Amino acid sequence: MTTDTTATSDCAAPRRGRPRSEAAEQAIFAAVEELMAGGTSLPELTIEGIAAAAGVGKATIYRRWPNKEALLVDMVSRLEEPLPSATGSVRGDLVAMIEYMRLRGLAKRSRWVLKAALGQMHSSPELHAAYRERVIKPRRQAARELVRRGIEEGELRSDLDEDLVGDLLVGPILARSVLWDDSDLEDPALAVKMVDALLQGLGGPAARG
Amino acid sequence: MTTDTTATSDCAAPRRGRPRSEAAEQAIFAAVEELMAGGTSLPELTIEGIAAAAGVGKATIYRRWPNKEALLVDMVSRLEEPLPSATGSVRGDLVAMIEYMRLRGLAKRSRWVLKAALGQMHSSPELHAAYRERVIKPRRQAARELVRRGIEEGELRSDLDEDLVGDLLVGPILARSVLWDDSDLEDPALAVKMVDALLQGLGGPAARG
Amino acid sequence: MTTDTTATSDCAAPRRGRPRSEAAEQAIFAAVEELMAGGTSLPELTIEGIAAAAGVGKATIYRRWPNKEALLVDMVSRLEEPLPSATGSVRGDLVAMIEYMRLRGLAKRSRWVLKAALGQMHSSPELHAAYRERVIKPRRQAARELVRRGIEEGELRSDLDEDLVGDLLVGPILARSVLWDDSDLEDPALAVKMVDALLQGLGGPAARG
Amino acid sequence: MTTDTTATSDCAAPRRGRPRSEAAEQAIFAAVEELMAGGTSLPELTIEGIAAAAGVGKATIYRRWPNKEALLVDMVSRLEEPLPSATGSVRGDLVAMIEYMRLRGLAKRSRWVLKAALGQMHSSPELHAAYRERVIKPRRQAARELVRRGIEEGELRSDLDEDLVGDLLVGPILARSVLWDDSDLEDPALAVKMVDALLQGLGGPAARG
DNA sequence: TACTAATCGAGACGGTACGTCAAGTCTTTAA
DNA sequence: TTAAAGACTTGACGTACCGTCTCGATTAGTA
Repeated sequence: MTTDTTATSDCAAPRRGRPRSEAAEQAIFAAVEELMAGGTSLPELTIEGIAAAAGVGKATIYRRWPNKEALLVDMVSRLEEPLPSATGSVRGDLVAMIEYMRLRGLAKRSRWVLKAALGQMHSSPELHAAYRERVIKPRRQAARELVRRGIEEGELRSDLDEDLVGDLLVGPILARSVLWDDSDLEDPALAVKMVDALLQGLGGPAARG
Repeated sequence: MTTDTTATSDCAAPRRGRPRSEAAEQAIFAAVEELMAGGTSLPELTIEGIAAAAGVGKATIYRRWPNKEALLVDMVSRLEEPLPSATGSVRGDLVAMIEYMRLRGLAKRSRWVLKAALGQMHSSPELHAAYRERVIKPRRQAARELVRRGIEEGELRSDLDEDLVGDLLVGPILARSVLWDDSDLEDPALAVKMVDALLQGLGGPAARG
Repeated sequence: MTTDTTATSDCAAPRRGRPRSEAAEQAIFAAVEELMAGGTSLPELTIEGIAAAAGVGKATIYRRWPNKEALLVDMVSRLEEPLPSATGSVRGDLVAMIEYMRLRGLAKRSRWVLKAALGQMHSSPELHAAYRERVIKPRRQAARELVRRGIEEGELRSDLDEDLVGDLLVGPILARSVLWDDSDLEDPALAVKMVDALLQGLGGPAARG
Repeated sequence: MTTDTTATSDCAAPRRGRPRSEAAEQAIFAAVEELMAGGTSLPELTIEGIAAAAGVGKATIYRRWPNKEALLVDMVSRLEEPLPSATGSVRGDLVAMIEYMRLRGLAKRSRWVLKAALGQMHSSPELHAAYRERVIKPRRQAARELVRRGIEEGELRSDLDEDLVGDLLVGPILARSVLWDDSDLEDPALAVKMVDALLQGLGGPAARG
């Protein structure tokens, strides 16, 4: 999302003029964090306020991001650590993934920026796309690969669409963390319960015949 | 959400002065629909623009709703038809509920207003609450009752938390309709596939062994 | 210069909406006076500063004048009292006119606004024209009529172009009051000296011979 | 006005480092001329624009002049050729001086820079002073000396203040060239008419008794 | 031949003001 | 009393310049 042309590290052309200040960039990120932590709601979060809090000129912000939303999406994608994965059994990995999402949903720091980007992402198509490309897609991709491994190893049914299975696993925790209430995430055993329920099926005696 | 004092029809005191124009109210709703249909993004949708499009004074809007978000939430709750339910088997009802959500997610008319309210709902706590009270809660309630019935009739497992089962059923379709892409909703058999997969479980031979 | 549509008092159509606040207008004028009196130079005189000093929104200023220059030209034309004239002899009237200009040039209140408009008037052709139409032309017109009367009554030579004579009379005092220094205007007898020197001619014995 | 420390040619200390580029200086002057010729109004004439048009860094301009006004005043004083003078009779010299001013007022190249400096000179006292010192004073000085010579040679009256006489001669042409319209300068015989009218006096038969 | 130092172009920096837009409120006349 | 209209104060928007400050690269004189 960054407009910074130096981002492409393999840039051969010698950059001219004064280089962008890394300090300014960090100050901006820090100011956003601080403001949001201080109870500023999203529409109240203005470029002018960010600039003032960061001790930075407005132009310094606009030079990097075209608008508030782009800044937020950029922050989202920066705070994405790689998903934890690839250790024990497929079931264990699924639990780990969902537990990771649960904790992310609980963490104040990532909560607002996640919801922010989600809420504002409908403003412009390109931001919507960016958000999906940066945040949504990697998660679904990771889930899908996990599902594929599960099918290969016989831990998951092979007669279902991989994408569908992925969404059945990831959808509920996402709904709870983004759409619904924080209190729905507090059970530490939630991930285990979810995965196990999904693996074993919800059907009762009548359905199981 | 409406501030309209005439809404309480059992108002004994004879209202004095010029009565509120029902035409104005309809014009406002129509203007919002029209503007959103015309490609206006949500931040671009201004009270001023709505008033102009509706041929109405701004005060006429503010007299009814305190702000833009309240107007939108009001529109959301007005377009909510009762969930279809209570006919055949529990499995059939679950499929019907999810199918209903799928079609709602596909319908252009409800899409934007749903996403709108979702996106803006983080602005103020009271709107957040209103949206949850009006839209989220009834759905989860309906799902929970369906689950309870399923458990009673033996179609669903009885050893699981009702809320958890509800979210496992509703989460995936919500994620697909709100968070992800429209293209993920196009399969007409989606609801059946989802419900059946959930009922039978995702576990393969290794898990089932 | 005023954009105010109510300015044309013979407007038959009944004006709708809230009328412009006369108080706001006066506050703006007062603020400009005060700021300039307080040593604010012309480029330092900003719309933002005026609005703040007047306790008025910027839009309230822009609703009336398109820019700072138009506001100033409007102020110029408003502080123009009618030129004093038409009493005693033509010589007496000429002295009165020049004395009037001398005092105007000395008066702090009119000095800055005169110079301001003069200096900025080259920005845009239309303001230039407005300034000429409102300020310059009436003065030259008054001078020309005085000259015509002088010619009729035999107090001025009849073989010269009226405009030329007018400029010979008015030019020096204008140059002193606008282009040059304030100290050049301090002699109370200046007007008499100027008029008499001009009437009698500058030529010495050699020229007169 | 130039800040250039190399300007003082008698500088003993051997300058070190790369010397200032004469080419850059010329490019700046040329860019200003070109921009003004291209219809750029004075407030539109920015340092940034000049630098871009000249293909020069902003600092290269600021290294030479502290601000836009200083640059303009410097340009004014550079385009000042010595006043033509000191030949024939005093009357002839007066005509020559006024004719010179008339042509200067008509010349496009000097017009804008003259008006520019005039208009902006009220910004800061020091620039005002500089303009007066560089442009106004030499003219008045030249006029005054001409007047003194005229008095000595008997061509001008000896009973009048020299400064007053100077201003009576110079004021009208200045007013026409700076304050008023270009069309007032078009008569080729203007200088002769002015000087003769002033020398002979404007008084008619009644005044002349 | 290297070193030193001021210059060059470019462009980012923290600011200020611009002129626009919308927010939510208030004040008109008309129904 | 409500309606439409439109002015009110407030404040953020995104842009343009201000005058200052790095950058890497020149371009002299000095060593």
